[in-house]
Amino acid sequence: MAVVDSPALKEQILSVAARLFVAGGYNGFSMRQIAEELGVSKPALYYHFKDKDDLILAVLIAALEEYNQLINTCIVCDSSARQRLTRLVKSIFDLAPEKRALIRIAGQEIVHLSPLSRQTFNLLYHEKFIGRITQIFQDGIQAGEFMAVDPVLATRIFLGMMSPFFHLPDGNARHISDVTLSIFFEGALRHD
Amino acid sequence: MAVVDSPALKEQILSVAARLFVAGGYNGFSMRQIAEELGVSKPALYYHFKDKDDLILAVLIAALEEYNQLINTCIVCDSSARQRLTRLVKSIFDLAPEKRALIRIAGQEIVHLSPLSRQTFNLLYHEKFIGRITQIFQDGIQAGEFMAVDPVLATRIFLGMMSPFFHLPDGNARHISDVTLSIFFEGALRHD
DNA sequence: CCTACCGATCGGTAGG
DNA sequence: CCTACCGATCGGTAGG
Repeated sequence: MAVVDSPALKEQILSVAARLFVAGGYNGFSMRQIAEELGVSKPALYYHFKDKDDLILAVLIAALEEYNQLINTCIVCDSSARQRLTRLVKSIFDLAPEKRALIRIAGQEIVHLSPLSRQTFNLLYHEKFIGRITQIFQDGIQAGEFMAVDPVLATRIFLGMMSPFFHLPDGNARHISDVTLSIFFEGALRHD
Repeated sequence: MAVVDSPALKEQILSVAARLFVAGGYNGFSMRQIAEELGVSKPALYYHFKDKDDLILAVLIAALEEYNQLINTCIVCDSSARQRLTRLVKSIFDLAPEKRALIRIAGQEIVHLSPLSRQTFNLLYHEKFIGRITQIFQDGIQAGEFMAVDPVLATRIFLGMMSPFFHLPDGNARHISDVTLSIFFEGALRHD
């Protein structure tokens, strides 16, 4: 007589939560909204996730795992730092807009998470994402490819440049990423 | 016997609202919090501002006016686009951290404003801020200073690079802004 | 996984 | 008719 467990529901909750979180931030949506969109009761959400904090942390961890895979691919496929970063940007632009926006919004919304969740996120954010990119810069500097700037700073600047485009519907993403990468690598000044 | 009007209160409300808005976003603070911090009643806030939406719009407009003044100074003091942008970045880093953060957070939080307030903000955001910077790029491109990229795109990339640093306590802001500007103008690649 | 609820707090407004 | 508020409470919704 056990109710049939739907393994799909947990994934559906994560998907709807990700979309609503991106659209409105942590305090900009309610657990009721998710339940209503999925046609389930609110306590059904609490069966799969301890609380709102836990649900959003799961959304963020899933996104970080995906970005981590993207970076793995870049490191395997390319050898130079420039090629790796170029591939990374293009593969990020190929993600669903909601996935792109997540990484941009996360940093701003973690203040609404519990201290423990914040700590967990920060750890994984470094391990799965920025730390990996910093390593690419480190390698590129050692290979004489980049100027000798602090790789941590270079990473922040690099991600900052990309961040405005992490929430676009974006028809001409290809052109935008080309220009952005060109300015980052070669500068905006006209060459003499 | 008329109660002495405190013209300071309205400014105090704006100041506290700006800080709480920066810290937690539109839905991350309450009108009660503002009232309690200032030791006044909540209706006292509603005497000065129609509602929460109106209060935050006023916070954003004040910030845009300040940025507009900053840009005026840059255009008056310098002639080349590179010098103007350099001065702008340095003057932004000289602002109180809360003022810096406002411009970064605004774009993310306007979804929580009423359609009318959003429209008002977007208009002023373009007129007082990004439109002015775009004009600087336009002039720089026409003067042959910058490569011939879309000045609107250049503005977004430029502001994006700066955005990660718009919320730092920031001891070595000087060094950070130098490196960031250097990469933007001359690129991250090692010159041969 | 549901119905049925709770303590609290939200933005906003009543009369005085 | 104005200002600068107060104590109390409105209808709704938050997480649980």
